[in-house]
Amino acid sequence: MAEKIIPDIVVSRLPLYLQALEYLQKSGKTITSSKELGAHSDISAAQVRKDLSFFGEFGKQGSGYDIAYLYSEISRILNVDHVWDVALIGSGYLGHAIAHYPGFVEHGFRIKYVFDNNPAKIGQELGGHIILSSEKMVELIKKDGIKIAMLTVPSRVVQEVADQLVQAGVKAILNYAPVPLIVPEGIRVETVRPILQLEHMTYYL
Amino acid sequence: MAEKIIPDIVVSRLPLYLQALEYLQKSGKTITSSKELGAHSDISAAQVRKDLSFFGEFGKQGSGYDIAYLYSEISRILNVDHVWDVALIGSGYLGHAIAHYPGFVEHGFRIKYVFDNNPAKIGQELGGHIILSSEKMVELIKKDGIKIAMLTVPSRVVQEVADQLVQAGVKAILNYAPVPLIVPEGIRVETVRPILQLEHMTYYL
DNA sequence: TTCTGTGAACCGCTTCACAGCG
DNA sequence: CGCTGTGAAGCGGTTCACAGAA
Repeated sequence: MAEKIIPDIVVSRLPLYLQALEYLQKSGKTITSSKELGAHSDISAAQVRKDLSFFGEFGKQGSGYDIAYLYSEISRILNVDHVWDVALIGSGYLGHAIAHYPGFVEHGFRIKYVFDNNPAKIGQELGGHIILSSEKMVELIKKDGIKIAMLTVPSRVVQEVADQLVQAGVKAILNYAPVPLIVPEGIRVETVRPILQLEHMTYYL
Repeated sequence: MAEKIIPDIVVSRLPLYLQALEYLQKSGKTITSSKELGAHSDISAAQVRKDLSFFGEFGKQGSGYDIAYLYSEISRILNVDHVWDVALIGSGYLGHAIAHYPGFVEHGFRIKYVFDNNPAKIGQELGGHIILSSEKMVELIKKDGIKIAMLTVPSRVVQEVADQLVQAGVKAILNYAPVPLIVPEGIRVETVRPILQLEHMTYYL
């Protein structure tokens, strides 16, 4: 438990390794190398080894890394070796897409509740869930100790909803609205920004 | 046109400035500073000034930056000072969300075609578009010279579709499937990875 | 005075290169 | 011999600090 401080940039690459390992495992491999792992995540072999060495010695000199073992180790490091309950707020088109996408639950993120503030939607079914009123949001999230929320509400109400989520005890917010959120110290926010990704690419066109 | 090579990391911050400027403009401001701009994009003031100085001298010493002017300059640099036609491939839940989201067209990305390979979907209407057969994809993209595509097809066919897009002349792909794409030199790919963003946050929980 | 633009200093990440182990 | 783990070197991005213009 003697956790040295790991550079955030290193942490941000671990999910990439996880994804590459998943792919390698599906292709029937059981052993890989830093070179191969790097090739599948667009990272240099030296970088892969250096990153992993922050957390321990997972490889075997001469042979490489056991894929299943390394996968389980990185999962443990990232805290994704168990299922997280997640609250989805906003049941528009994007909320629908998220609720029906199997990838989240396959990676350990299970939607527990879906909330919306539109009375016309409350009570409707969405991906196996009954859409609940936002008024019950804080109470239910508190009751279940939910720590992660996905936000697909309109930009103008995102901050307000985020404030409520923080109050309810949520510690990590995946924000799909194109606005920066202001949250207290200790709360993590990641924003999904496809438009920024497009604008990044158009520079080179 | 004497383009010095700009670090990609600098380019990747320009969309953030654009977003911050948009916000500042909406709040009624006409002038800003590197400090304020940085505060709204979570970047240091020195970094903002350094980044902008790669492209020219947009500010006025003593007063700051004219928001409308800087916005137009960055738009020009990023090639988003005009509308791009975009092809959307895949009309599942995510395709629906994208087709109905107004943010893309507001930022200059107009969906021109929607393609799907599911016969049951072809001919149906989606966000003002008739869903077309994938068989017509290459032909139509070539005809219109479309350079940007958004991909919301299942992982197992992404690479195949991407290959066709490249063949059709597409130069930038926004990929929503959680798999790395292999494309020729000169083709840009950005992948939207919400699961990786979640896994990044769980590390700190 | 304020705030930009920028060389220089600094810092941290990446790469190198090799000892060491299987 | 192959490949990891890692100190050291190298490099590039960030921050500093200040000259200069409004």
